[in-house]
Amino acid sequence: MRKRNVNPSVDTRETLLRLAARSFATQGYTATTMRSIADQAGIEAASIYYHFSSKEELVDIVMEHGADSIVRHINEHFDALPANAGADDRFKAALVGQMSALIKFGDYALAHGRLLSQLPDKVRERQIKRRERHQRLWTTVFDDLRKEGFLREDVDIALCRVFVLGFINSVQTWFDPKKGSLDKVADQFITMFFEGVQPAAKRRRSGRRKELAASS
Amino acid sequence: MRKRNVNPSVDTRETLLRLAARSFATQGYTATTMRSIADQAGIEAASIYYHFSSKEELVDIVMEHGADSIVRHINEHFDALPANAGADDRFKAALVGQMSALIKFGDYALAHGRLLSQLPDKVRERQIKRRERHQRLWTTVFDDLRKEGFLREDVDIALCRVFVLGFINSVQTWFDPKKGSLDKVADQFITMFFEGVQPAAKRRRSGRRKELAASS
DNA sequence: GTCTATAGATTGATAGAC
DNA sequence: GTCTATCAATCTATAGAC
Repeated sequence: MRKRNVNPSVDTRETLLRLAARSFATQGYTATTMRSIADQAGIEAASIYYHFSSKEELVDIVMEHGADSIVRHINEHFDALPANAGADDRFKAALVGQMSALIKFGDYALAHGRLLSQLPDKVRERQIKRRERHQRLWTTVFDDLRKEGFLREDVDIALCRVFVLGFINSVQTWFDPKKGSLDKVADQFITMFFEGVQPAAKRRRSGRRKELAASS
Repeated sequence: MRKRNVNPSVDTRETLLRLAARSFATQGYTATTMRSIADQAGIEAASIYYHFSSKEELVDIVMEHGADSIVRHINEHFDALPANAGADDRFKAALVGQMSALIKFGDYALAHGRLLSQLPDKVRERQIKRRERHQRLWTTVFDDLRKEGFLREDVDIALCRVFVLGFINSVQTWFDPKKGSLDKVADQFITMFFEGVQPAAKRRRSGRRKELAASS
């Protein structure tokens, strides 16, 4: 006979975190008040301080969850790969891993992506350190793609990176789980990314009206 | 002899708008206080109310500037095209137009991109209407690309769109005008987008280890 | 664990002098 | 056009009852 809810405060704590994450992500740090979080949880604002010592601690934990969930998801997808996986397989694993973290832990991940500049100094410094794991992870993925010959020599790897990550992070703003799977989106993206969107018939259009490229 | 500074309040007004845009973009709507804006402008908070009737009006004007600068920049780049320009030329014009607006009017454009969910209801509704012009503009660009045969049949146009716009909007977070020109970035992106990043030697790798694609 | 009550600071905004 | 002075509302956080 398993004990259930011996310590119900754990549930309240998680409810508070979830509500806080949503409000932080959509309203911002300052606009999110302890009162509004408490209201949604059905308790008084003062009661929050039994679970968290301050608003700063609350947002710090939310940010930590966001950062962790992304890195953890990516690593889980890495671990599921066979030993002979190529750089392209690890690329897709990282892609799907990060996208599914953004969808599953939407509010935490959104907070992680949007809130940095609004945070109190101490929390922001901690959060910047947490991001470094994530940065290194993607650096390795792209370096391996190049090493194993999946990237043309003339492709700028830094541009490539912002290109891919810009896309991934936009997923939160448009993806609807009811209308499709992340895996299909990832496959379509990978095809576009590696092969381009141009029909074979139009390839290498050469420099028609080159002077246009110089105007700006 | 041209009159100069007959009405110096115009300068103060623009200074306030510029400072407000920066603070709104980085700190968020609620975290930006009338006092902090006034401090940076070297006046008292109460003096702002001579130029703007409320904080809501202030943020509304900032958002309007952001939306307008983007649409205006894109249209200027369209107007510079010759009559025989193709859909690919208009694509690049829109690309460079929006990117240069994001860089030139950074704080206004950032506010426009980040602040929507934090705004008071009335301001948010107005801002959503303003965005429609921008949406229609890009819809036309992508429809024309397809009509004129620049997109493969199997390419999902909606995905294509978030792909491109996700990239463009990420420009603000990494582009450094000292290290390169937007036009070069646009050219590299366009090459990657149409032709893909894969070397010709690796094209059509077929379905090696297809079961990986089904895992999630 | 959650409550009531309240302290202490800060906010958007107004009134009226200059 | 900008100032000083101030108000009412709202914020985070604490103290202590239950």
